[in-house]
Amino acid sequence: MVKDAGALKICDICEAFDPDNQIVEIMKKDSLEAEVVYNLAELFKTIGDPTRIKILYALKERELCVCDLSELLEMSSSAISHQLRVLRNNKLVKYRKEGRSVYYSLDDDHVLCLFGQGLEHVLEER
Amino acid sequence: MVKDAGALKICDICEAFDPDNQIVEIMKKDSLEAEVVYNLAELFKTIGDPTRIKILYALKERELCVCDLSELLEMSSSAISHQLRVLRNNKLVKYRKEGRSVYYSLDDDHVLCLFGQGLEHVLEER
DNA sequence: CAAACATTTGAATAATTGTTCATACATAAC
DNA sequence: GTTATGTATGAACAATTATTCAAATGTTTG
Repeated sequence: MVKDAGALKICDICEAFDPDNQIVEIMKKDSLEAEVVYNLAELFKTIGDPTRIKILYALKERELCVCDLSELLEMSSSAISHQLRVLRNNKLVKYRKEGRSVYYSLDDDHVLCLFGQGLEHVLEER
Repeated sequence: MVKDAGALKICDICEAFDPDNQIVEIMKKDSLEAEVVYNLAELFKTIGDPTRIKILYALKERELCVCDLSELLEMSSSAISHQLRVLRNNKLVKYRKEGRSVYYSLDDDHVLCLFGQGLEHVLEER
């Protein structure tokens, strides 16, 4: 039943960010390890929430403390803190304590790349 | 309270896929439109499920019908069909009817790019 | 026509999740 | 020390979601 077809084509991003072709090799495989699937799902699930998207987007240029985000998104600092924990657990943000404030910032630039790709897709559906 | 910091840096992918700088312009903005945030969240939420990741990954090279996927993932065709509907609604897969079978394939290559980026992030946390 | 097959759909259930509220903790100011 | 402030946490609730089951649709074959 299973049909065969053209070869895998991975977009430029992987080559740009993946000098030793690690990602490309994984993508070539017929199936993914269960753990990789699980971790990928966790990552995308984490980004797949409006509040967390707003938080990540707000952090794209400057670090912000919980109460900054609380004011910016007009939500309780408890709600923000809960969401920051999810982002922390998935290594999407890092934090720095200063006095009684805790400043959060993006852990790396992957998120912005993912946003860019996501926007590509979202804007295409019109 | 809000601190200022360095300028926005968008990764190569946007430039590669975004000749008219549409994405770059959006990313430069301080905040995203509510609708864009919502759509982005829906997209990532859709990809953020193990079953759907496996489906998308299985479709990366060849189109497959529901029962192919059912056998491959060892799940009921009903469960697969439900998940394919979610993927269809979010324009991640397209389908083609042939006889009594329905063949699904990836709608575009954005998903593979997102996977590549996601893998980057997932593999970095070790 | 009937029977077999592939897929879809709707209802039901269990599981997960986001927010709120109350409370706890840590740090700074008095 | 006490009080105020910023943040984190746990329990509770409502809302969403993935899968199962049963039934329905549509297509092919006899």
